[in-house]
Amino acid sequence: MSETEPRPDSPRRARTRERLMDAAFEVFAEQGLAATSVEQVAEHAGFTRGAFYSNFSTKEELLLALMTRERDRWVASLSERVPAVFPFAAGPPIEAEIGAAVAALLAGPTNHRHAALIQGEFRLLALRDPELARAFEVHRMALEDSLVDIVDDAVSRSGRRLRLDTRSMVRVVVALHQDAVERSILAGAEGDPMESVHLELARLLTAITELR
Amino acid sequence: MSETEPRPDSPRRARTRERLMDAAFEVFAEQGLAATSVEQVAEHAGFTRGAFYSNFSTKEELLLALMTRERDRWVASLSERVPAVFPFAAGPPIEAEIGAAVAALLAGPTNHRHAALIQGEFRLLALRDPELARAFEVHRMALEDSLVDIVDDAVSRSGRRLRLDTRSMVRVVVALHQDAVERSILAGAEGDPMESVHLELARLLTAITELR
DNA sequence: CGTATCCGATACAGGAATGTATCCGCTAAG
DNA sequence: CTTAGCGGATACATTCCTGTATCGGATACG
Repeated sequence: MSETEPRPDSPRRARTRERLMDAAFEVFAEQGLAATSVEQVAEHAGFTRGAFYSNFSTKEELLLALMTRERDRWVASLSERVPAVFPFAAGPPIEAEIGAAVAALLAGPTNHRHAALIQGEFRLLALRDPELARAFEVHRMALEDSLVDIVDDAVSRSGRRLRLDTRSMVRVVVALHQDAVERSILAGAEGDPMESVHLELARLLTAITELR
Repeated sequence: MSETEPRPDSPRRARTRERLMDAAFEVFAEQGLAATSVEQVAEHAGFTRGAFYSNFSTKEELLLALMTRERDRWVASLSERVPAVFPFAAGPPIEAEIGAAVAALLAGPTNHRHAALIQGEFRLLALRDPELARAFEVHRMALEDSLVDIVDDAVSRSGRRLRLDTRSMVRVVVALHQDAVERSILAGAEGDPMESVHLELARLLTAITELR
């Protein structure tokens, strides 16, 4: 019964952690994890380093908390939007429909640029640290499972079949989506960069996914 | 006619640069660019910081030189191996053949883990710095163009057609390959991790690429 | 073999980030 | 309203890294 850290979870504490995560989301995305000092995060949140060290022990711990929060929001958002995005009945099949729908789902509510950068940061860290690799897998799996359910549901409602098992399908879509987003950032897209991304992605998916 | 840096390219100098790049390849891959000090790179190469500052002005400059070198080796290796990897005549089509061949080409001669990590490091940097973004694009394009030529050649020899334009096809393959390699690293694969990667990739490609 | 030159080693100063220890003021509970 | 204690600010010592300036020795060439 030896609790290592019996820190009470006061409402004040929760608010501070929240603000620190908000700050980390921005600063980590803009400068990168390693290039960001603890002080910069705290300052951006309107605190000093004292607040940080009172709530987290390392930058990585903060990043992990942040990723968990984002994932939960993300999956929740997905679950909500599913019905609206898959309106097609069991009627006639339009190949692009599923492509566009999945792309719309993946688009999500968050800042794409920041999300992509932080995701990349997290992945790179996980590729080196087995500890974080496990956390990253949990993260990825939670998303993947949700998507598999969604796609399975939509496909079965359409009364047709994918040419690939659903999980592989989802992995392909996620990988291509990620690549497309990064490509658009690298191209220095202004305005709403996601528009062209989704056009391109839908085109690829139409060719690739073709229902049977 | 004002040369900014008329540094003579002595043989000794070239050797030192080479050793520094070798060291950077390892240390950057293991610790990440930002987490690595100039001293660590120099030391790992058997030098002190003096040698580094005599040859490069920033870590980024070293990384860029490194990536250029790796790309050149990479493309050269590809060009050499093409004939051996595409032995199939205009005869009967085996769908998996092109998938396995492309996978073998992408595998290349280098350390996969390190290559993937450094590539990720470079990409992440490019996503933030427009300067590096351009360099990254050059890098990516050089590889992509080579692959397009290779695939075009192989497909035309087979007397069939891809269900996707070649460039999109290549992008899909590269993106999926990258994803597969990262996935295998994250899974903590021991031994030869590329074996399972290529099996999985070939399976996906078989389903996706199907010649017409 | 001798030598001028180039290149990497060494020394130094400055700056910045980290983690801890301590303190005070705010907050939430009664 | 009062108070106990939590949470964030402040101060400090330490460590590490950077960039430059200078020097001595190896190297390539005649």
